[in-house]
Amino acid sequence: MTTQRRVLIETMQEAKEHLDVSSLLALARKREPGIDRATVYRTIEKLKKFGLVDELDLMHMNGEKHYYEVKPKRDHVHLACLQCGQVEEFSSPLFEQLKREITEQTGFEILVTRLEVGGRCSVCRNSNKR
Amino acid sequence: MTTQRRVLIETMQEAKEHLDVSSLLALARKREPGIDRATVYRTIEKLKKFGLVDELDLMHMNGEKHYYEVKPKRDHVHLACLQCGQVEEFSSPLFEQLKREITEQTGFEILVTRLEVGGRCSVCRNSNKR
DNA sequence: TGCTTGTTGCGACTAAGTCGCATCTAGAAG
DNA sequence: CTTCTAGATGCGACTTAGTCGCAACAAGCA
Ligand SMILES: [Zn+2]
Ligand SMILES: [Zn+2]
Ligand SMILES: [Zn+2]
Ligand SMILES: [Zn+2]
Repeated sequence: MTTQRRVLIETMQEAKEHLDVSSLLALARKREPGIDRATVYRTIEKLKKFGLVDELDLMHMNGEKHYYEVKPKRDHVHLACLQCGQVEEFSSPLFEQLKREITEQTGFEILVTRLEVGGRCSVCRNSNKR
Repeated sequence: MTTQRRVLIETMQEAKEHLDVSSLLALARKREPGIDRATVYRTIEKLKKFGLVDELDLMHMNGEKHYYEVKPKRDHVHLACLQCGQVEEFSSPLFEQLKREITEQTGFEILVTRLEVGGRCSVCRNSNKR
């Protein structure tokens, strides 16, 4: 456990939104100025392997970046509004049930999941009908 | 509808596996040799917008590529084995039910979904126990 | 307090994806 | 069938995301 890793994890935990690598780097540098881009990539890689962070695309609404969040106790769906860019989270027992079904029916041992949805949020649907 | 687009769509339809941009380009060039990388990107972009193809990460098992497939009638889950690299597909009424629940409870209008799972397939689980 | 192993920073690199522009073509209109 | 035009393509240069080898460094154990 190094200073850099601690800082990166804390930064992700305290962020209210999902961070891409460059935002994460920028935020982390406020605490630990010398920290390097390569370290961020390497750390994320490790954290993913250990199942401590999840990776997201958020439907690539802003270019090809990937986004990261510390893995929540309960997996949640990410709902990305393609119109306003807002990202909502939603969790449901149905999702847990679906995962159980997958394992039962296919014998596949699930280690990570990633459920992302793109569309229009209720706000955008109401503001401009159709 | 141009020749290039037709060729790209046909190539994706006939492919048995999920293709990344460079494999798609290579295959498409067997039919239409002059076809350009930029055209592939631009076409995929359009097809995604029209809801004709889905984009996948397949857990980034082989670098940062993205993979594409023509959108199936029924959405399916992609199960990517992190050990052998095999990709299984699985569809379930539970998934449809979950999507309905999302729309009902959040008012979010779903246009695309992407459910990917990483783990160990039954074959790998049986061959090397633990 | 020193030792060892794994981590970091750096810089150069590869690969993925984008863009402007001149040329070309699908397909509509005459 | 010919002409016209909007939109698509090819090209090449470019940007951005992610990787890697290596020397210097630090965590944490003896
Ligand atoms: Zn919205
Ligand atoms: Zn989230
Ligand atoms: Zn991705
Ligand atoms: Zn496997």
